Amino acid sequence: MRKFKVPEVTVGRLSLYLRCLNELEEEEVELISSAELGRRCGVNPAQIRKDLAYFGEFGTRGVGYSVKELREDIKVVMGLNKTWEVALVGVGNLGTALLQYRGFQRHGFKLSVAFDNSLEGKDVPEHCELHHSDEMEKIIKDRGIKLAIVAVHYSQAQKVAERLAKAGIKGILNFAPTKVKLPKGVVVRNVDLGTELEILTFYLSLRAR
Amino acid sequence: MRKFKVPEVTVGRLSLYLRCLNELEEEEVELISSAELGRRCGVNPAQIRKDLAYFGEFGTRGVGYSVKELREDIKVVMGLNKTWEVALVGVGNLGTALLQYRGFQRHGFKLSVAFDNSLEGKDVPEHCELHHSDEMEKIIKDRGIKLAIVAVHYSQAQKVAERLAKAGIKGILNFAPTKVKLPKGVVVRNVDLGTELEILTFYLSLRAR
DNA sequence: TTGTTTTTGTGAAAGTGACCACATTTGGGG
DNA sequence: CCCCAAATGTGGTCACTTTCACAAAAACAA
Repeated sequence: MRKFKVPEVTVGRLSLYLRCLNELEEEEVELISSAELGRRCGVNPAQIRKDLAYFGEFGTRGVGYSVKELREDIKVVMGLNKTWEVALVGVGNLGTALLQYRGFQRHGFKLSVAFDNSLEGKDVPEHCELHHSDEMEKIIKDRGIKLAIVAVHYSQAQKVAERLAKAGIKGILNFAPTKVKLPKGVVVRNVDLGTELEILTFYLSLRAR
Repeated sequence: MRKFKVPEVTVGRLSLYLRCLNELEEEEVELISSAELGRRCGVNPAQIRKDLAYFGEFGTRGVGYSVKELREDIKVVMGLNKTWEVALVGVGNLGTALLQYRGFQRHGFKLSVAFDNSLEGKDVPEHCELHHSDEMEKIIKDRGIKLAIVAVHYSQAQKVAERLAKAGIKGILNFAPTKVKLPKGVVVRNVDLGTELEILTFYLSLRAR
């Protein structure tokens, strides 16, 4: 394995470029320069070229990038040339919403199974199975699921994450307001909606001084 | 107004410290050192002291920080010593979930009004009013609401954001998968759930090489 | 009072990411 | 075939963050 060291911000931007390229393909644009792409998604053109340079040379000097090809290339780089099965743990308010959320499908993710401690009164969409948390390890192992979304109460998040890791999950998206920590080998991303709002109020009250 | 220039990452960490301090207060811990706080929330102690130094001197050398006082101080710095009213635009799947989500209240936010183009079949909690988008500008202005969450389709997000800005909104949390851009004077944070998952798959497939 | 321990606050160093500027390559037109 | 315009890929630099390391301050004990 070649030892890549790609900044996380770069990876995030790749996702941004990809979305932009999808739109361009819908508009039947065939070629795009870093300048134009940068204008579209609000990123410095040099930045775009540097980001892409981590993974190879995708453009043609004097011409630009083929929308179709660059789109495919980024998909491969990001591992999006396949469908990923995702397990959801915690079917509360937020969990239920995430199950309904169409955005994931659009990106090629399949939220195919959900777990909770109580199955009473849970409403899950058709395409998704609901199971008791006790079966979590078994089902995840059997199906070889590698991605999980954690939407449980923060007091349980760390424990749930550890169980998931033991069951073979390699990537966790954590919505519980606790920074979940796991041994490397599992990638964790923490999304904290409270913090997001707090960052806003910080800048608002800063301005009010 | 003093010209503060505080890195965004610092602001995010303040929110993290605050959560940790809340827990400490529940545990009735009265004093905490940057070393211990750092251990708890996974941040380098020097980093914590630097972050706090942007806003003043809150500790006592040789002793540490008073949990109670530091908690209050950070709250003031972040503008969290009051309740913020928040408007939600877009009562679809995600929007509905956010309305139900208790996390915001816990942080001192009040999602008191929601807007959508159609009011049919929308289910909002008791504490929240539902109005047609046509009334958005008027209601936001009348009540002096400064914060908004955008959870509309990405094709409408930019336009909605501009309307909000014109109505007096100063901070926007955007969940639509488009980078919303506004003239400065309005702070925008983009939360993209699709991108979050894609960052995970990137590292997973990187590792699989 | 003085010495010792503890822990903060901060200047300096190291590390990381963003951007500029240009050499290089490509495509096209005369 | 040669020259020009266009746009990439990249070395170098600037700016910003993180971390280190230590002096300054506080508390306490002798």
